[in-house]
Amino acid sequence: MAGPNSGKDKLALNALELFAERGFAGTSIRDIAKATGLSISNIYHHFGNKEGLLLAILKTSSERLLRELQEASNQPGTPIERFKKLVQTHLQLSRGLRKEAKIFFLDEEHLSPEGYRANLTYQREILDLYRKHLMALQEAGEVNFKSPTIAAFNILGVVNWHLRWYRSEGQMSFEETSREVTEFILHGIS
Amino acid sequence: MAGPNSGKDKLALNALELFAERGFAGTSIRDIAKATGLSISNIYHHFGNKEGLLLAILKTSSERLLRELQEASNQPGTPIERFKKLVQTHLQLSRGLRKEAKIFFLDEEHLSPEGYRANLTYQREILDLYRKHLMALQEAGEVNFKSPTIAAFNILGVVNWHLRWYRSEGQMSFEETSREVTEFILHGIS
DNA sequence: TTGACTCTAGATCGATCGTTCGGTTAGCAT
DNA sequence: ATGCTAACCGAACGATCGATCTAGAGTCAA
Repeated sequence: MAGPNSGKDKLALNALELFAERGFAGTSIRDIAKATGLSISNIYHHFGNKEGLLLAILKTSSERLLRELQEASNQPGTPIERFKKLVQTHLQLSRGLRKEAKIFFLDEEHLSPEGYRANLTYQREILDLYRKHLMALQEAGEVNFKSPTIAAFNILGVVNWHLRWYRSEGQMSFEETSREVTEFILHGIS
Repeated sequence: MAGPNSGKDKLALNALELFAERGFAGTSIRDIAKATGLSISNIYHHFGNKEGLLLAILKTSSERLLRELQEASNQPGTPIERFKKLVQTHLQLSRGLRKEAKIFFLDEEHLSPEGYRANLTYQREILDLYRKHLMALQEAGEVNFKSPTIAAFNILGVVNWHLRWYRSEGQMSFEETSREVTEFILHGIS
């Protein structure tokens, strides 16, 4: 676990926490500075402005998510095994990266056009990863859907919704929930 | 189509538009008043405060959504037909009520505890409607899942995600998209 | 020792925020 | 006529917003 060793890292970490908790517009740079124990000047020194801070977090988080999903789903196996691994890894990661995943979908409307486009690109990359696997499944003839794009959206809906409703404090264990969600998806495309 | 005939209705209508567009924290009282052509004071006169305005919109929209879903899914037919009707109506309504549906999931964190609870209750009622139909399907033995609750969450994920990505300006027709989404769900639970 | 650069702090800017206040209409019952 | 009430307005409140400016402290190369 590489903890934050610079003021910049600490700012990004606390900002992530607060953005996920209160939203972008609902979090002030003073909140972030106070939570970090630094002055607001640091945010402007390190990130330019408030949106730069969000975009930096967005970039780090989404690149990490994409990388881990790619690694997990590129291991050897049949197309269906690889796809299953992709979904399960996505569910697993979403559990650990609740905060990060949350800001992907939060606050899109408060961004500048460039920031919005960047955010869209990250989400598009995840979508494309799913589409790639779905088309491999389609070629293998093991599935039954017309549009890989729609199927990918449907799957992302299920996976991303999972992190909205699943609470680890609740009665349902993560493993059982994850299995049921995965089966829903696998049945959905076949 | 009953248009707004009072200042109160006009305020709620414009507020809905802006909240859906910019988020709750991103929309100011002055924005709403200016868009309506009325003064700020009216908002406090009619709704108490900013949150009261949001809660009023939330109440109206979610009660209408629930009512229409109940009516659509309570028509005669086999359990599977009724369920299919529920999903399709939900997709159809989400298309027309994009703005309304959006504020359900936006901004939960900016609400007071009471407001948050009210919002949760509305979403829970939709979930329960799905659970009811899913349990009926389970009794009929036509489906294959363990937890109706998880299945209901999965379905809501697919449906609600649909209104995030579907754009009527795009190439895919709504009917074709809707059919594919519905089939994904039907396969998912069987 | 000097100069350049990075990181940090504090004060402060104008703008905007949600909210409150006092006052003005218009309609309607008594 | 008179009083009550809902519906409206404009001005103003204190607080907070994102952002800027000046400046001090630390490091390292020349």
